[in-house]
Amino acid sequence: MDNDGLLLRMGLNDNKAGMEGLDKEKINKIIMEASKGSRFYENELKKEKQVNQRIENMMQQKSQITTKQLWKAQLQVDKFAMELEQSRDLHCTIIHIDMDAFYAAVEMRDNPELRDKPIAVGSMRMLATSNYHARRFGVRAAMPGFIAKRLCPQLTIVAPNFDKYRKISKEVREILADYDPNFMAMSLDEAYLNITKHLEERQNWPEDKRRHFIKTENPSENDKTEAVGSRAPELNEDTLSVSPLLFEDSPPQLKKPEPEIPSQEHFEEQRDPQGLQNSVIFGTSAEEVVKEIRFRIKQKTSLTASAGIAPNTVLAKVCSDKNKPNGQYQIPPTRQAVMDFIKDLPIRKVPGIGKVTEKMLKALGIITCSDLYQKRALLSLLFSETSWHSFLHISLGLGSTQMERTFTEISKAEELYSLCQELCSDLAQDLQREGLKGKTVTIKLKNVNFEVKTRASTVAAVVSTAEEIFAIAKELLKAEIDADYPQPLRLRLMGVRISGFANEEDPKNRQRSIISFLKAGGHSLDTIGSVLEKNDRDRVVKPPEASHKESFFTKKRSEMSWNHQVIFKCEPEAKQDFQVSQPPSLSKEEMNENLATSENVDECQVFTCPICFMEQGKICLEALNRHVDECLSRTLIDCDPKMVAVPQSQSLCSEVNPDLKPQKTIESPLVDFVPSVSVDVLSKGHHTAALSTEAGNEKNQKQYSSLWNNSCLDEYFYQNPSHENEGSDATSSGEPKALQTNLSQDKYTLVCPVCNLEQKTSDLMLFNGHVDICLNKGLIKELREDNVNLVMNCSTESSKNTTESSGKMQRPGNNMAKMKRPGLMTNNSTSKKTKPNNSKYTIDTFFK
DNA sequence: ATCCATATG
DNA sequence: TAAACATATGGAT
Repeated sequence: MDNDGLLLRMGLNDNKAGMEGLDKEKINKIIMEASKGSRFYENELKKEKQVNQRIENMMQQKSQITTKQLWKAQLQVDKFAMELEQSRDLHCTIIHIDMDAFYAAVEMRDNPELRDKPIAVGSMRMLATSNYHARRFGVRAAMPGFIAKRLCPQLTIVAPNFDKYRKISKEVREILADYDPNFMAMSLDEAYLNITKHLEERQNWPEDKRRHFIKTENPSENDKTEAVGSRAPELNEDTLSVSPLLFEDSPPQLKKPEPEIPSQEHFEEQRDPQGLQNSVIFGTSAEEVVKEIRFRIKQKTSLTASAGIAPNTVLAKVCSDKNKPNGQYQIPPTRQAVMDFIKDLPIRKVPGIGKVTEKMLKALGIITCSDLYQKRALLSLLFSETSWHSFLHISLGLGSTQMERTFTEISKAEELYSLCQELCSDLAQDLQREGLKGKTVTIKLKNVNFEVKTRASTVAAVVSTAEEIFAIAKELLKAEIDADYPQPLRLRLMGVRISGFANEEDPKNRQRSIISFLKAGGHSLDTIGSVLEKNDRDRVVKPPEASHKESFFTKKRSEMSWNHQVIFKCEPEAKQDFQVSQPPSLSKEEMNENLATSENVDECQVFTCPICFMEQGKICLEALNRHVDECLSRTLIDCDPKMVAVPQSQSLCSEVNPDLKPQKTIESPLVDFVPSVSVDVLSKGHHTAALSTEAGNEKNQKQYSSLWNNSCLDEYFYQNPSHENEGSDATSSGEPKALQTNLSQDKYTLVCPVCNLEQKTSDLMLFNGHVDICLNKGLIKELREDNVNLVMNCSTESSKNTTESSGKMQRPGNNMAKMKRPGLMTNNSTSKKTKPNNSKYTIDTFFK
């Protein structure tokens, strides 16, 4: 559902008042009058206070961050960002299809009387959606009907006909299946498709296979005739209407939808010479495919859809919103295009970033994805690992490309069990490979009606073998089969997951934010040693070819890649992406200059450390990275802002010895923060918690992205969180206040450890930025000269893969100080039973 | 294991 | 008159 906007938040919303409808102020006034004093409103206020408190805590936390911490964080984050860059995959073509005002459009279609009126589907208590006409009055989904009536007295409220919507949805899905049999239906009116494979095949299709006839039998449908008449099948009113006004979000992204569907230049329309049927031929590009899909939907249902085309699901979804209604938008599969798109994109547009997250980030001066990238170091200190990782994904325009396949219905008990067994044994292999054992086994079942159930069982002792897991899973499955008996259990997806790993108890493996590490401080070298050891073990490089031994996530990725690309193959685009230390906006120029075109070569090369300038012999990138990390952290330590630091970079890195332990002479309490250690802790620590294996098709991959925790939020120092609706004010836009204050007090003379030039600055971040640039240039230069493959395609390091592989990402969870909860908060109890949420880490794997 | 907060349609 | 509901997720306790 194109759900723009939800609850009426006070003071929000933009509106381009049309000739008809209401403007923003009027809408807000009416809503306010209708709302104030209501229990609902009071509760909204209370919730708002809680959020404000969270923000306060966060700002307080922020004020205690030192520049040194920030600097260190920057290094770590950038290292991780670099890994993400390298794993960027632009080979898939993902589309997101979204029916326009679905329920309302159906009602209008079937009742001509409604066509020119503002309507909404729902009840006086709650509206499910509204048509575009009604939206001009501020009437939208998730608004109670009685309020909508005050906004728009002429509004017609139609009761929903879900059966009808389901039927139409099925018709649409039949079309979609032609392009991706494994498409993922998100709801009745939304779906993701991976058309990579279709596109590939389509290139060789003769025109006839791309020809579609125009139905003219239904004269009452004027749209259809319009389509023929080479006039885009505009919606009678919708397309003409001003763009939807959104409560609560949407900095105007004025993009007037161009007449989409049949945009004549793009496909040849043919009139059968014999006067038989008119037909259109669609091209072979992704855009044409999507036009074709939308055309067919229109033909079949008389309804319009909007679509987004992008290299991953996140972007596709954002795109589908861009030219809605009845429009489409593509982000070409290049990094540049992605970054351009992301640049000014308000974070709120990104699925997974909701109202609260938006507000919290806004308090940090973050409005757009560029802001998000720019503040990445800060975010890594204020948010949980999962959270900032997902923020980083977002700000780099990364997202999942994976969807599960739909398999044909399975309903025979025997088959169900054998499938389950198969899943268990695969899962067991993964477990073994990861050296994990868990206590909770969860099965996930999605029936043919797309209903998902999960059932979990926790046992006393850890299990890891296929037999043990199956024994548990079988019982769970049996219970479900029995429950439906004598009806067969008709499934389209089954999953098995294991969680509750033994090592979760191990404090070292628990999630922590960096700041908690910083606070903890003083870790002994022993601790470091053990972490390193673990990491080293984890880092054992497994060649991608050895599919047998691949880590499960690697395997998953390979399986999911439909085209013939090898997932970790080095691609030119990926290479350019080496530099990630600059904000997307800045990185362009760099990018262009970085078109290292080195071919795939062996992973080991002779490197010169850009910090200490020591030649590192034949080592692989991983080792180089670690070495550089250490050099950097030494530099850092020596650059203690307390003193005027003049690091002799040459001498900092003592010996040749590339990647070994920190030297004993270094005794800073921050030693345990050498990036190579903490990055791994950070990246590994989090996601490992549930291995799961699913078969079937569709994984519920509803959203990816962020997640957050406030375990480390503290206080606040910002001015005034209460007004939520003004744009970023002076304070929020710049550097953190606290930081500015700190910085203004000191002046340092620092020597850039890379270029070796003296930098006089009062702003460590600026200096840091300088170093970043130097470092990246240096690295890139070195690498290019050495003709090295910049993509660490041999890396099977879990951090990267893990993050990518769990097709689902998390959404902002929360943590925050517990608040007194209102005495009545009703409905929480209902949805809890089935969830296996005890996992700290999650790695999901899917296979057939 | 249970509860809470966030997010989505 | 009147502000839903189901579901998924992370995280704290």
